[in-house]
Amino acid sequence: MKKDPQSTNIHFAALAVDVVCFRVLEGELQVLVGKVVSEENPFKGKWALVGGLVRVDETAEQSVGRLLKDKAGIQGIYNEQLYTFSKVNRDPRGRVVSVAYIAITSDPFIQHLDKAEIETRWFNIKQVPKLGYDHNKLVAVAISRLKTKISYSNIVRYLVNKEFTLTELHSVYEIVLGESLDKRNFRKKILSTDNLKELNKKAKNGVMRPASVYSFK
Amino acid sequence: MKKDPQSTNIHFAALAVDVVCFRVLEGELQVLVGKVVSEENPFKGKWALVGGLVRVDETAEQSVGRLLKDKAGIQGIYNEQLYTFSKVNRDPRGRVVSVAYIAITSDPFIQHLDKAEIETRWFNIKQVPKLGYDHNKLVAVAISRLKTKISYSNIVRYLVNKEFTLTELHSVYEIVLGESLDKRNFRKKILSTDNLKELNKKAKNGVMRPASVYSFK
DNA sequence: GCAAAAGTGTTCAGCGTACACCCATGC
DNA sequence: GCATGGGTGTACGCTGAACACTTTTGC
Repeated sequence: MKKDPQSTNIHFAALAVDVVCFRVLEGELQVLVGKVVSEENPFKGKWALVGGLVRVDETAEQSVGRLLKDKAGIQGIYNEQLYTFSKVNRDPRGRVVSVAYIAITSDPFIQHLDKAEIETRWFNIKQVPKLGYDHNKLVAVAISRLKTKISYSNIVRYLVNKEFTLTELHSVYEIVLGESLDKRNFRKKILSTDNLKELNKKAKNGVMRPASVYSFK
Repeated sequence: MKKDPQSTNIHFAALAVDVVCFRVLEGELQVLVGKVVSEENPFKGKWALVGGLVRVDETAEQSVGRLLKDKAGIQGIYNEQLYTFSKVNRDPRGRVVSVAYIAITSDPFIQHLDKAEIETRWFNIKQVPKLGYDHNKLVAVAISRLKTKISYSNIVRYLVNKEFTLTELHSVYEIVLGESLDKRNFRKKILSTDNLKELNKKAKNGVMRPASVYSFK
């Protein structure tokens, strides 16, 4: 895992990334955490965000991709920069500044690789345990950003599968925002944005009227 | 100026801050740049944003304060984090990731200290020369953020003096946004926010009706 | 026919936008 | 009295919010 930053840079701060990875599943907004395994890490055995030091030959974005893949076995998902946290004692092993990223996956199963370096787990955001470092703070900032951003951007596209019904999309908004939205107003608004394409399909879910299936353009 | 990051950390990225400092003066939105003086710097003699490496004992915010004070002789002004730039070759001397900050000053004169380490200059944002590193990009992102943020936040308070007339405030909005705003609608909206306090003063500016003076609450 | 979710319109209030004239002052 | 910027109100269209019933299907 993380090398001791102190040993590599005694005068200036070292740089890490930490990833707040979200998904919506089973009616919950969930966040990904991994078990800290490094022997010399005071948080060993505890949960923390997936993260690590940024290498000299990669951008922070590339670092996020590498760490999600190698540590958690998750590949090719959306991410964006959240905020850079630079409190002096946020890492007890030395001076590490962390660039936090939000990542989103809508279909973790097909993207999961066979091997992952660490044990990972998804927590309902309402039941996130105490995490190592300042990671509970990072999660809180990420949730706040996600809530804000779902309202004015098209970021919801990364939270749903490629094809979905309006009811599913409606539900994702409600889960992320934590409040219920009027069905008619929701449908009117989301259709007026012109981001959706209605497919020539119907979703049949047992004993009920089949719903139209949409995708993002 | 900046120490060679390569010499202090060979495996991982080093961390700097760069400050995009704005002011509005004489009908222009201006940005602060400083002359690069370090002998070993390939941009020596060129203009670049005020910045430097983050020390092991300071946060990025504190680093911004220190660099503005020591290098540019500017003290105690508003700043907020903008974005972290991590392209691999953005600094020709080694691997440096930069946390960019926006800073704003409304009254640089009283805040200017006597001594500054480097020669600084304010440029109209429409006439910024080619800067060192990726700093033109940073300036562009900062301007974009400032334009967005003036519309929904109260950040304009840092761009005006403590006391101002509505016409002055109106003018700052127009200068930052680069477009004219209807006078009556502007006044109606800004007064409806309830952020302003009307002072018992009138601003007399020669041959014209004196204007009411306001401050932010 | 009934259970269960899909789908659909109208009304109202608040907000942003467009637009033109009188006011207070110094000279 | 005139030049200069200070200061004010109304009408209209758009958007967000509240609100309830009919439709389609499988059993």
